[in-house]
Amino acid sequence: MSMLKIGQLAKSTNVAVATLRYYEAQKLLQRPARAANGYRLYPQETLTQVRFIKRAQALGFSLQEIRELLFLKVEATRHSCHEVKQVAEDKLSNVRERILELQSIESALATLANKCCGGPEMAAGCSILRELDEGAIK
Amino acid sequence: MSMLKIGQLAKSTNVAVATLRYYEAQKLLQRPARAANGYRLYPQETLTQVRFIKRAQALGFSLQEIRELLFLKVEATRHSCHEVKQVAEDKLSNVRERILELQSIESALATLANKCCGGPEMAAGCSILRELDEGAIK
DNA sequence: CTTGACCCTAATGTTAACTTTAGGGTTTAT
DNA sequence: ATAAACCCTAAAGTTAACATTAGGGTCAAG
Repeated sequence: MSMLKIGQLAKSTNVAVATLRYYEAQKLLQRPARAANGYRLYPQETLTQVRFIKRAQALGFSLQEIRELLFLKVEATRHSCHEVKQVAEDKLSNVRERILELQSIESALATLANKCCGGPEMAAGCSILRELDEGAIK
Repeated sequence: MSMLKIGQLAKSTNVAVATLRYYEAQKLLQRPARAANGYRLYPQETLTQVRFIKRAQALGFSLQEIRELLFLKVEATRHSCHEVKQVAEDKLSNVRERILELQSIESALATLANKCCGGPEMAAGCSILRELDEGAIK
């Protein structure tokens, strides 16, 4: 129950088996232990890692960037606290910018959906670009 | 001064000329007017459109999704307010989810950068994965 | 003891989003 | 009037992030 075969990992993370092997080749997942027959054996921990990758990806991080986030762990043992803190803070301000951008899109969409009466008539006045233009975004 | 040639549009949006033509082929930009010599002539408005595309893309929206957002404008003239409102609200809840995810990554990173003393010693205790594992993200 | 569901590697194929190339006109500055 | 800097189309090439295929072992159930 402790170790997972690749198919189990795939099923519980909803990621294809081939994708997991691909992540391994791309160094996003460490090479797992192998059973006597050559099968990959993953610890439970890997579940979290894979889910993290998928979520980060849905947020627009490339595998490259995700690798950098994950390397904060590995590198932590080899680099100074100062360096790690620097990387973390870079990513942090990056994330904060994204949040602000998303929030301005959010408010534009909200205004739009709000203005929109929702009735059966033609909706000539509804435009997300107009909402974004009119001050919602700088 | 009113109409832009493709090179000017490219320069002021920091997008390659070929990319602008690609967006046109992909229906992300309407086909612009042409000068007598066949050159594309863009109205100022296009600046906003291109910048919107680029920002949305940086947030992890695919060109497909961006097209849908932009079509809220075009479609508005052809569809009922009800339909437009529906699309807007779908996108809205999508955007709100993304914001929540980003915020949990934000707080994980902030905690990490905070705990990290920032000093010159080895940072074995700093692990973004640990933070992410420990409930910062569901 | 075989059939179906797994697992393996290595290689090739696919899709999105571009970029580059080829081949050719146009405009602008000298 | 010619070189440098633009513009055009059509087509082929590139990269990231997978998915699929080929060819082959492994294991649990009946």
